[in-house]
Amino acid sequence: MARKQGSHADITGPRLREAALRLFARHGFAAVSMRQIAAEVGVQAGALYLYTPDKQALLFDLMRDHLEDLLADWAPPEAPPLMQLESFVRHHIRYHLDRPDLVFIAYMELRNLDPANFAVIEGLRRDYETRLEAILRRGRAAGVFDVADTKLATMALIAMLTGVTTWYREGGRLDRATVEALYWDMARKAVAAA
Amino acid sequence: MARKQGSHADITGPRLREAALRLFARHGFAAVSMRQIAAEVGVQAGALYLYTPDKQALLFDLMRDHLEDLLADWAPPEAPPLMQLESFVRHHIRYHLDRPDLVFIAYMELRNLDPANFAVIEGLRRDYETRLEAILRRGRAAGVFDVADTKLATMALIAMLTGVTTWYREGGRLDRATVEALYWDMARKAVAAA
DNA sequence: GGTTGAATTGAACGGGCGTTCAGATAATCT
DNA sequence: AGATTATCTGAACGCCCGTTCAATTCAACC
Repeated sequence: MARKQGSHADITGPRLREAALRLFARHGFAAVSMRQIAAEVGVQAGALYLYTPDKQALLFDLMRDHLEDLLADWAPPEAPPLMQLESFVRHHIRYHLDRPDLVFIAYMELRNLDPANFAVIEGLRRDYETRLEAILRRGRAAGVFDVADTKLATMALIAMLTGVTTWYREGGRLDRATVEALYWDMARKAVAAA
Repeated sequence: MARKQGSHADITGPRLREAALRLFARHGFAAVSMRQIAAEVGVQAGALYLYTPDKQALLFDLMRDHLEDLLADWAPPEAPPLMQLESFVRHHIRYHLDRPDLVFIAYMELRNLDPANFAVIEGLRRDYETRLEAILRRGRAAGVFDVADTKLATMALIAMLTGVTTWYREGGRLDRATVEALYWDMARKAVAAA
């Protein structure tokens, strides 16, 4: 009939986010109900609304925090373009392998965002892509990269790298360091001048 | 109260598939209702069940037909590995640019498939990936490709190529032939021996 | 130990869901 | 023209949805 023993806001809040993340990633935003999330948290559905204004905000906050973290976690080193690219690629692989669920949601649930929320997320994503494109442009100007179109190359590289989350499984045939090295090898060759 | 003038099964059937395809691609399988699809077709929801056993079959048939078409539409030419790879890459880009909605669904709605249906689709996808991997293996054996791990390279290439559907828009800055050529250029360099 | 306030329940709201089916209609066949 | 059949409607089934809110319980403070 009311509050259970030992339950507190600073526990339920994070648990809500974790449950929403896991369930959204597993079944998709539209296929997950607030009641399912509540059950995972160990609470009735109504209680969730003490921690989020609505289901949409739950999704948006996860995506925004993820992309802001991604942007905050890496800045191009002061170095030649090839080293900047290596830094970007290796960080991208590491970061994405560490957060498969968040990455999955951020790429799959864009169409479930309200238009206003979509614009925000889209902007953050573009910021990230722009960073890679800037590296490619500098490198091309310096003659170390051979890319006919930096925008296309940016999209191609990011798609290739992000794809690692679709097949990599912890404890599989290849370890993280190897995966990181092999992706860097392919990325480097794909854009390097002959 | 009943059948409208000029309506026939051989019209409604295809229209149902087209409507489902468009709506699933736009809003996601879980977010689209049978009533929405029926409205798009211009029919009441109940009538849809003359053409599909249920909503799940609608999704599965779209995905299976797409992947079977993809597999039927291309076979490796009898040629050196490098030419086989070029054929694969160019076909992949062309095929995917021609069917953005089907490609989108086939990659995004996997988790909405029943386990049995998922296994079928997964198998077809693996068949397709295996074709690319076979090319890479032959090329590596012949010394024309430098890939440390053919499975990883397969996944990386397919992810890079399929990603074209996320940004390419008809009538945009680059035409199809250019896009195809640039992706082939990057793919070739990514796996080519030095 | 009584009061206060944060945390949660449980029921309810209106509405939409996938699916079924008896009945109505229009095209086709005899 | 009459019978048959394919096609579709409209209503209904039971169920679940996101969200709200009064009532309740528990922990913390005086």
